Amino acid sequence: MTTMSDSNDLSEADFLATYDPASFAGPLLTVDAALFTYHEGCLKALVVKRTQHPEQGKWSLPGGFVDLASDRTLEDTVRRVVNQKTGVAPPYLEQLASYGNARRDKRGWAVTVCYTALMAYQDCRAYLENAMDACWSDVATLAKRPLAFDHKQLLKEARERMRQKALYSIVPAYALPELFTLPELQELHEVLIGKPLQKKSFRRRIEQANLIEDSGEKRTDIGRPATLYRVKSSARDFRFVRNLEA
Amino acid sequence: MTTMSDSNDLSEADFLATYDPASFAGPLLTVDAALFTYHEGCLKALVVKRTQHPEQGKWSLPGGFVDLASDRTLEDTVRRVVNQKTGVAPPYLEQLASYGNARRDKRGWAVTVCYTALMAYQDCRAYLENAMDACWSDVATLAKRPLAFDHKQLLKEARERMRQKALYSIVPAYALPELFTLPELQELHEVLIGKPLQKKSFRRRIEQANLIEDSGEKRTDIGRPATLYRVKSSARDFRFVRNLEA
DNA sequence: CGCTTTAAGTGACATAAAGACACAAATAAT
DNA sequence: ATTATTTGTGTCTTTATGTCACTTAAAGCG
Repeated sequence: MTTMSDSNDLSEADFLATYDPASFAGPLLTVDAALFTYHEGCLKALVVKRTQHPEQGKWSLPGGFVDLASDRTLEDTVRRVVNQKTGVAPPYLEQLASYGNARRDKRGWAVTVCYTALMAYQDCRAYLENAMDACWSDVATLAKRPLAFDHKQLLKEARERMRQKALYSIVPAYALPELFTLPELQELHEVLIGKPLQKKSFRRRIEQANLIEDSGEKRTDIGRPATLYRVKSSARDFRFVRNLEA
Repeated sequence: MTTMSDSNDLSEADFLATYDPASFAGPLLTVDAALFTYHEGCLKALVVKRTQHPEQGKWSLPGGFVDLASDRTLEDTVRRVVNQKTGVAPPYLEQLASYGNARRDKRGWAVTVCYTALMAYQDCRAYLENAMDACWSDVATLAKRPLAFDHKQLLKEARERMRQKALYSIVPAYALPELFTLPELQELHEVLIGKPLQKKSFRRRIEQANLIEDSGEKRTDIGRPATLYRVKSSARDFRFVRNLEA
């Protein structure tokens, strides 16, 4: 590498040897998760009570700081935080967006990298029954109540992204148990989209795209037994060319 | 707020009074921009030569640290950085994603919040001609050459998002001058998507969605004069219900 | 047992938007 | 005027969803 007119004549090795990360004060960085599930006709999100200042005692999305020693990636951080609260690893996890400004945290300039995650209600039910500080809460209700920091906004945007996904994918299926019926999945999509869908359209596109597989089992409540399906892994990234009517 | 069983009995005010942001060392945080434009049949991205360690001398995406004093939001930061390099504010700016892990920066655990931006080639042409350390570079060529840090990956993902946008929106129009012709816009979409499009389909959907307005002017090279259009502001967030064939 | 109720799942036609492609329109050059 | 060239349109085809009636498979009950 040629010497530059710039004042910096150190080699990179020398630069790094004398570089002190703590000498440069940047914004506070956290990682949060909007974790959704579906139970008894309601879309629910996991909220945890803050035990520490600031915003002590308020409900918030699960989140935390990067552990520089044990986390190797941002996804490690969010998985660790979610696992801490639910005891399990969510089957669907995707980055939503980052939010950063000087005002959202009283401690100062703060940035959060927010993820959206989905999991089955049953998968952490037992774990949550023993927890005092974390619970599933109806998303429609949460939208009207205060949350710590700007978490109400994060939740709103995560909710809106899930609505979009319901229009052009079957990603919401990851909020259901491993085995689920098509009427269940359609009901979830209807809740997300906020309007009823045509049974035929809904089923046809899923069948054509080959996104689920028949488990062989059936479930009967009343009426004709419903086939239990499993999402194929290809469903995670699949996108219909045409959206359902919004 | 009631006293909690937790050891922390301070009031929030007391907590904040004694809180020192510098005492907690978090990851390094930067903001980068994948800034695209379109010129002479090529999609181009702005790259800048690094004048400082680490990765001194290598090409990189424009980026920088949050200025805790002057930046109030992450968008302020990216606008400041882009303005520094181009002299103008891009007409389209959207957050892409954040990338964070222990290895991407030799200084240690580092996170970047990456934005995608679009602007007209002409709008900063003069400014760039006087700059030594920044220039537009063909994206297809860049994809084969090394860039600093993980910027090649950021660029690739920003490029892929632009491809998606070309399939269901006319956001790419912001990479053109304020007045542009439909053949120009279609050509840009074809470059982004990587295959020719049906003229009729392309024009029909744009007309039906009412996304552009006739400027009244025309431009003639050879052949029939082409109408010059302007994007309406509604085009920024518009999404066709059906994608063009991929 | 057969009838009713209920919910799951399908058949078939209507509708909407994109694909394909020929053709008309407007300008410049000769 | 005629031709070359590019912009812009008419129209038929194709594809996927919308709509909705109808069939199927179970449970409960007289």
